[in-house]
Amino acid sequence: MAIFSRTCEYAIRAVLYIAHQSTPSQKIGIKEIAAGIDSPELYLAKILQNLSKKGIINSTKGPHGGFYIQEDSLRKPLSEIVEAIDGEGLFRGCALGLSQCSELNPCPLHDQFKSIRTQIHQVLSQTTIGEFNQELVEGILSLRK
Amino acid sequence: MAIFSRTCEYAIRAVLYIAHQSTPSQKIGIKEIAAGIDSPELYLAKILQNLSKKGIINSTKGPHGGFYIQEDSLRKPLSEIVEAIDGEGLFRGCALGLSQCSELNPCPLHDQFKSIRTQIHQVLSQTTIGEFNQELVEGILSLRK
DNA sequence: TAAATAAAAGATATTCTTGTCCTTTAAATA
DNA sequence: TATTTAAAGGACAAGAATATCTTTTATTTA
Ligand code: FES
Ligand code: FES
Repeated sequence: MAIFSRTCEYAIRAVLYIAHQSTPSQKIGIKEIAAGIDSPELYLAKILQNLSKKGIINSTKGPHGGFYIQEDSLRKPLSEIVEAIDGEGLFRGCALGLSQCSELNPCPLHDQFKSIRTQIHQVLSQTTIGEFNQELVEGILSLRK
Repeated sequence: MAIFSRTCEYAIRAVLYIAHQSTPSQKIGIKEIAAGIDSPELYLAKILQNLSKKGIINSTKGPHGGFYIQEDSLRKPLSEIVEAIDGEGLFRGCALGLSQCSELNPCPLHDQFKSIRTQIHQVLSQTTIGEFNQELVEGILSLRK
């Protein structure tokens, strides 16, 4: 088990890739994105469709069409992507799968995981989609396997 | 997505239940465990078989048989259960699914997730199977949905 | 030793996730 | 306006996780 579902991993990598590789006037096609992040092209297409419907990224059809991301979306937190795909289980669910995580009926791991989940949520909600562009350009960070 | 797989959630709950409900001389049957933690009986049987093979819990067949846990296993950390079922992905894998998490080829989330994973690992390796027995007896903590 | 009990083991079923294929729709351009 | 391009949409396929069913093995007890 990883932290995120595979789908969510692809989604985050793709969104970061789009953020640093394209602009509204220089869109990027699914083929190039899939190659750029090492993911199955047709599956990624479905994922981006979903993110596009939810307004996290944008797309246009036809020649010179493709995916891009609006200026102001660059300031959105990564938590939006995670919630769109994996839901809020990582932030709010009980670590041991009890139907609800609460102080009234806490599981044995409640206290310690409360702080872990808070930390995960903080990291993801404080980290924006656009903030890695420079490091990605410089090759300090990677999105490829 | 939750932190652990569903299988792993059942496993942890079951092991904690066995730890506080049985002794080597007072074993507990699969039916009672499954009822005690709200899990599908026959699926849980498979999971406990697996944990039994790996020495985390013990079992005996026949009348008055069932599952139990050795005195010294109570001091084992929960991380053993998690590693037995979900593997070490939660502790060592890359948050974005890159084939290896490393300082040489870090993904954008590397630094922040390194510390999150360390914290998860610490919690699970410092928390022992037996340490909740008293609170479970007193009903302060719960293993049921 | 035979019968009863309870877990182990193996086979099968169901559901969810991941991945692919094929057709349709929207946009650009010739 | 016809053609080309690229994403959207719907259907399907493969694989993995979860769940159930049946038979076998080990242990106890009558
Ligand atoms: S009740 Fe399990 S983490 Fe809160
Ligand atoms: S490389 Fe992704 S978490 Fe380390």
